[in-house]
Amino acid sequence: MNLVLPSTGRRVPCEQCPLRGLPAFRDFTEPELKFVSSFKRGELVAETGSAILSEGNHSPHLYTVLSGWAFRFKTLPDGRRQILNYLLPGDLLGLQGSVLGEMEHSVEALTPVILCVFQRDKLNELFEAHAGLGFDVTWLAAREERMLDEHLLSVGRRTAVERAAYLLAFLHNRAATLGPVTDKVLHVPLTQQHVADTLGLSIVHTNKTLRKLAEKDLIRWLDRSCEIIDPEGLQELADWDAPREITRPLI
Amino acid sequence: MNLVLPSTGRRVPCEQCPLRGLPAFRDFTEPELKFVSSFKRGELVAETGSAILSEGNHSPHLYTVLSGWAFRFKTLPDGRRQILNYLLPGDLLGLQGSVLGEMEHSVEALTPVILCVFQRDKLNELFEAHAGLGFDVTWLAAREERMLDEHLLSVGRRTAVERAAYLLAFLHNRAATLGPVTDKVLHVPLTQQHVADTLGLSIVHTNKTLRKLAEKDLIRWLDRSCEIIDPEGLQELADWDAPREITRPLI
DNA sequence: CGTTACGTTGAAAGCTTTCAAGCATCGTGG
DNA sequence: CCACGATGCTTGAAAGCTTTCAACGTAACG
Repeated sequence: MNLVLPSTGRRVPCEQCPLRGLPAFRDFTEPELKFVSSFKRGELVAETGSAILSEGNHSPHLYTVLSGWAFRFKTLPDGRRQILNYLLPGDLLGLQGSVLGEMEHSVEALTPVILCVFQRDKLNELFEAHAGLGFDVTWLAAREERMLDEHLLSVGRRTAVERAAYLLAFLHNRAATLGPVTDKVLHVPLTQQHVADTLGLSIVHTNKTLRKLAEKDLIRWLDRSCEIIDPEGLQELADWDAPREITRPLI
Repeated sequence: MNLVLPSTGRRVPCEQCPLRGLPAFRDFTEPELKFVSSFKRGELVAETGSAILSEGNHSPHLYTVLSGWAFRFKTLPDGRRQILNYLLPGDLLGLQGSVLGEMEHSVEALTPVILCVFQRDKLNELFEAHAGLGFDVTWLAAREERMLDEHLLSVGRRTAVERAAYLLAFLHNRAATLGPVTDKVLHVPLTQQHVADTLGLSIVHTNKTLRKLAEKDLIRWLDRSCEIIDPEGLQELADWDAPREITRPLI
């Protein structure tokens, strides 16, 4: 687990953000866009496996994922790790730290990640100057909460195979909202250890469980990545309905 | 599972809310209090075991628990149930439905519950007229997210006994923030089925697990309720640190 | 070429669920 | 007033799922 590289400074101006053009994100008004742009302090690059945020830190910043995949996790004092959720482009990161004062989870990069860095101090200003953006922050928090609800249901009540199917269907769905993966199959950048720590299973059992999904031709496991072959089949196996597509804010 | 009783209309004016005086809640300014008061439409009473909100409903309202205990849960199509979190006085309820448009979980009363009912339509107005209150809503959402993070860690990575200890320590802690239970022991209004559905265990195993905690004199199980005898012992067993006390907003 | 990270397997041990009863309390209808 | 059904708590035992232990194979890297 390396440290993150120092900020590389601003590169992408918000007005020309490559994400903002995607159909997944709602259009911002001119003033909103202007504010967000002034809110941004720069960019940060994190390599695969590096720690983006660490539990206990009083992180001074709020981030948005510009590109790459990452994950949030917590660990018990003896080292057991639980992955809480995954972060994809457009996701806000560090809100708990910004709002509640302290981060109680860590974040690590799953691929090379570029983050937009925002100034935590200006968060109050955001709420005051742009009620709509304030509402958006709440919206994003509620969305995260809903995802956690689903994960908790899954870890608590689904069988191992169902859990694995749910996780992969979920990740496929999230990636799909960013850009259709219709004719290209999606490769999720994970190790089996990540899957195990998400599902609450041991690595050995996870391996055997993923193998069952592979035998049904739902997925194919490659080196450090999972190819999602049949997302509908996974959904069906997990008895999970993907949420209907809604445009979301991009801060 | 009965239906909730119809609204009983306003009884407690926000300015004289019995909760607001508690040290757990931050002081509101005059205008904030006035707004919250105008935001409130009335009160709702729910009996033990009744459904307060149901999955799939487009709930038009936002609620705050005025008194009593309730819980949020999700179910799989085949009936398996997972309890997601508990609601105590001062907790906001229905935010996901208000913000994202649809409720994907249900809420049920654990004791008789009185709720303050707010108008969802005025939520935008809240953000516009009182940035501070808007921030507070985000704060509450981030707090809920943090609790879910902890639950997920627990269900995913703790052993059965640790999980049970964590849950009871957690509930004790939440109740304690509302009013010290120093010389009186706390009675948590639960059945073992609730505990099972929170921990992701079967009812039989839950029974045996709770028995182990009772043998260690950490708890005592009564009829439909759990007496927390040694909250510190439970925390230690679960290796869990209770969050430090922070005053929180009460909307 | 040794080391490390990741994936794979088989088998034994251990934990959890399921099945099957049984007990107690409570409210209700006969 | 008492029997009866419903709800909640208990227990023992067998079945089933998951972890742990122990190896092994491969690919990437220094």
